[in-house]
Amino acid sequence: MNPIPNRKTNVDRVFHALGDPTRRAILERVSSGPVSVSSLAKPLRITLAATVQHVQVLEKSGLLHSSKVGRVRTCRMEPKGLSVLEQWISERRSLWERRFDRLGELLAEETD
Amino acid sequence: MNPIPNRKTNVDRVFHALGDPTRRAILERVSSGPVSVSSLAKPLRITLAATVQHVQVLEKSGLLHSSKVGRVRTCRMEPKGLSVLEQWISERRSLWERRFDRLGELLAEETD
DNA sequence: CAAATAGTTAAGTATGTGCTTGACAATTGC
DNA sequence: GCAATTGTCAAGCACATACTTAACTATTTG
Repeated sequence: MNPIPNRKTNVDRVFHALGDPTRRAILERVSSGPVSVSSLAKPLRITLAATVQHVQVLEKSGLLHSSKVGRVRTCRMEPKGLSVLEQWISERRSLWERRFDRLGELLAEETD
Repeated sequence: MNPIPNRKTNVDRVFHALGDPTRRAILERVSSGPVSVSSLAKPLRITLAATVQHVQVLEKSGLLHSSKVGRVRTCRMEPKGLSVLEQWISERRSLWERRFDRLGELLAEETD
């Protein structure tokens, strides 16, 4: 009874990245313009090293892009990751809504 | 330099729940009709106990609802969790799209 | 050049996650 | 009643995650 082997998909990475409130805070910052890593770190109550780690997670998920000029790494939004998310939802929404509409009906069927 | 205290929000729970492929598979199953826990467990290569744990995570996130009749626990979709997700996205999409549209422009500004 | 700034890397720690096993409880079918 | 089915609960294990500190490498700036 071993689990399915755990090769991570884009969807996994995006959901995981967004599951952390600190990373969502970073995205909020980045969404209103390019920011350096140390500038990101300041309002968060964590070290620069920890901030770098969050940036790496966001970058691997495709939600953020960064590039280094001189000693400064500048982070920008990368909407590719968000579109992965939106696609995942849109692929399911119609089906889910249909079930939702029929939910009362189904409950009635099941509970007799 | 301590992190922000980790009281979990609904958004945290929803993203975390969806970050696991097994749980997404469970949701797919449930989205096409009510299913018992043991019936959910069968195609997944994990024990019944592990399946129960995933169901609990999904339930706490608001993505799934379950109720027990006799010895059988039946799981149904609960669109509340998905709406949390859609709301989170819609609150950000317009801003993010605006930034995306201006991205080329911004890059030009920043790199001179 | 020296000192401050910005980031990187590695190692270590505490806690969380995903899973298992095994013992148990409740329901249903023969 | 007895056995099979369905689920629950509590430990425990391996590994992942979110941090820290400390040592190090650029790069600016005075």
